[in-house]
Amino acid sequence: MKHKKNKYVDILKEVNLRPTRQRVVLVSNIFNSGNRHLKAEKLHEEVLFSGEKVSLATVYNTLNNLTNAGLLRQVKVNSNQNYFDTNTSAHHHFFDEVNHSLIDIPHDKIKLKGIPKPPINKKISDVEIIISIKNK
Amino acid sequence: MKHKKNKYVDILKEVNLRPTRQRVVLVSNIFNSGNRHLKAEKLHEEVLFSGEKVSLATVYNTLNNLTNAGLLRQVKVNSNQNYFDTNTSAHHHFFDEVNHSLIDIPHDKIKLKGIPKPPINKKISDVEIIISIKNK
DNA sequence: TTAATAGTTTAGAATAATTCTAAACAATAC
DNA sequence: GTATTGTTTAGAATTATTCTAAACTATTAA
Repeated sequence: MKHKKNKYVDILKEVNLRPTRQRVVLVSNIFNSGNRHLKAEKLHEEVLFSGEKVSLATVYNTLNNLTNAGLLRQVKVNSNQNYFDTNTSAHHHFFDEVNHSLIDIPHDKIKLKGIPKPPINKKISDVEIIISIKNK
Repeated sequence: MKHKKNKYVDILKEVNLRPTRQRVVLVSNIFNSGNRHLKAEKLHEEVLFSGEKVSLATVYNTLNNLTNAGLLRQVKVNSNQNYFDTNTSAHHHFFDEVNHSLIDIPHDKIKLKGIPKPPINKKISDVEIIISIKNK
């Protein structure tokens, strides 16, 4: 078997990122289990736990690379840490203020009416709805 | 004249914060010119420029105090710095990705339909719409 | 009014999240 | 093969923010 196929290597090649050991490890963690809302620190722990050595800086670099390549999407909420979402299609979020977790809301579930025109010479690049929730 | 009235001292007293020199200086900067979207660093520069000595840590402490007291509202956007909004009533924002500035959108301008129920035992504490804009 | 005590505030030092850059590595050209 | 060029990694640096011990203020007791 000369050319062993690796899904994660292919993902990286498709977006012109070299499939280094570090990146393959990270990408396989990121994309092997449905949609995820990732925190850099958490992902780093996971990877270390699985026995691979990758620095936290590389985790950040890779998350940013993947975001720029369009494979991830950043979500900013009222938390000090940043979230990277594997679901890059348009959708919204609940943000649980208590355990700091995100829950997807399908895009077409919420209907928006009356979005104002942006200022002259500007155009809309993104519309985000964040619904914060807390315990009753 | 024994009891010189000071609007800013009163603001602080109303929310049970001691009207110290530092806080009066900050509060007068924050609330003396209509609605503002403040960054800690920027506010600190302004205060230093006006000749008063206040540390950046105190600026943060005071912004957080005022936020907890309900006089300011934090807005998290896709920027590394946090914004404190003097407009605490419900409303939404344009976020200009180029010059990192916020523009208010009146609350009743946008109609939302179909907000999903939060998970069991949770309740909605806030609904935020952030419309990111960039240059055409 | 003054001294002791308790509570609050300030800001230098510490921390947490993230980015930068120089060394290590890989690909390509010769 | 070796030289050259470009890319990647991760330790060090930076930035935004928070923590905590010292300074200050208010309150109480004498």
